[in-house]
Amino acid sequence: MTKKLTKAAAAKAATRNPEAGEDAAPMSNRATRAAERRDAIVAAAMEEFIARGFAATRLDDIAKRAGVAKGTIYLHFKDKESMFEELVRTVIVPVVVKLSALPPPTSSVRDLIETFAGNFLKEVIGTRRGDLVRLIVAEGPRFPAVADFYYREVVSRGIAGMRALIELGIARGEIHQANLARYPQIVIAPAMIAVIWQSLFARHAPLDAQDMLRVHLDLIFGERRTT
Amino acid sequence: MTKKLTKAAAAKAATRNPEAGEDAAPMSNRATRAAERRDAIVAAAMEEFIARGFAATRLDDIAKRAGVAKGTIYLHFKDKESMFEELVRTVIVPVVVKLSALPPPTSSVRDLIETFAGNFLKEVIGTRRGDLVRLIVAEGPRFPAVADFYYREVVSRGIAGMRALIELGIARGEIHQANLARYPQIVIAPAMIAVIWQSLFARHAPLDAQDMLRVHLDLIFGERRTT
DNA sequence: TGACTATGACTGACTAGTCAGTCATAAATG
DNA sequence: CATTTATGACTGACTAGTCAGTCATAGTCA
Repeated sequence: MTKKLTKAAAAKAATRNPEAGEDAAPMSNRATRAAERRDAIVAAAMEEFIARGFAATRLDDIAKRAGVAKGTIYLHFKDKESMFEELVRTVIVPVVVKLSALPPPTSSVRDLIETFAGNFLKEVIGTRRGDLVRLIVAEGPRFPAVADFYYREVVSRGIAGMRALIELGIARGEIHQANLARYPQIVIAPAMIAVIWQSLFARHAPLDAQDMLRVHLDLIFGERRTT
Repeated sequence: MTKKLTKAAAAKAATRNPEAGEDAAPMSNRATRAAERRDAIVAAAMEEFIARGFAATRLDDIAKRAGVAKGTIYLHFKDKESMFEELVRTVIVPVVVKLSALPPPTSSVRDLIETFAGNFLKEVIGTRRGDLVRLIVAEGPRFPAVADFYYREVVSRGIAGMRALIELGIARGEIHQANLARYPQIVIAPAMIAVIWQSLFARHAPLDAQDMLRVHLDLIFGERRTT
């Protein structure tokens, strides 16, 4: 029983790091193909979970979409629930890494935040990742493990990072409202709303997220005079 | 087949309007009890759906919680799906009505919005209604009927109303950023984030929604000097 | 008013179908 | 050939929806 879980974890580890000993050696064919299959399953599972939610998603459908037999899924994941949890980790982590890479802090705080917003726009809003965020909001209460992970890895870091930027902005005189540092959520809120809007209401009323975020930054920093 | 649906609708109508002819006449015991049962089912269903999501909710559990046999549910609702849809309507409509009642427009735009935010805080944020909003975000994509209804009755009205207020604020010189009227979402966003935050992260990091909304209004209107 | 009948709200055991997870077998690999 | 990996038919638990039967209440009549 526990053996299988261990094996799944090992397979996952192999995906990113083919055995500590051989270091940079190329992965064996087997490991490569196993990793490819795992990725296919993760991709298929993401599509299905996003489209139907956790409970209504059938493993048969995931298997079919991934071009794999159902049993194969159980070679990589303990069960449906932990597949969902690992899926979230697998997809979220690279995004966080990407978005955490801030540009040189030589520019103005506004430019820093604007760059971040641009990346967020490109990497999340209106993409499958955005749908995944909506899915986390949807399933979070039923998956404390997911909600905890998301809070720890994404939300708390995002809030902390944004707070640091706001404080820098205040110190430099770019931001005039000191209280803003107490609620970084206010700065992030429109971006989150854009994510949800695209998932739910885009077909009723399309939203120009980029333009909206610019207006929001104008509100925080004051309107741009010259570039 | 269609008869049953009609009957359910009739029972529902009877809840609020006991037969057009007799006007103010008291409802018969039967109709009263039927209405009470329907309400009990709606309340039970809301709890269960919020806790488990649509797909994972068992009608047996709803019945048990409502103190009713499973068959009774089908006297009031066509099936699980339309029960969910009617539930959303039943719960949302009164809230919209309540929140639509604006105070006399003699006060400043800031006061108008602040009053609205206060009501929203009391009626939605941190309540079962707030959880329901999260549920709509969660299930919306799988229930176009629900998403459409919510967009039509809540979102589009809210956006339009807020836009009117913003334009008034601009005209009166209370709001300086004219572009804000193009994205009323920006004004509403923190309130929505507060709703979601309470559902998902309150136990990780409690959020003083009221204070946050005040800070946000300070950002839009400039900080308060005197009252 | 009291007795008798008609109504339809309510019940819950039951059916038919679904789907997560298993495992005996087969294929691939080295 | 031995071992690892993959398959998909199968099982058993679970649940949406049904329906024949019950019974409290409304209606009728003497």
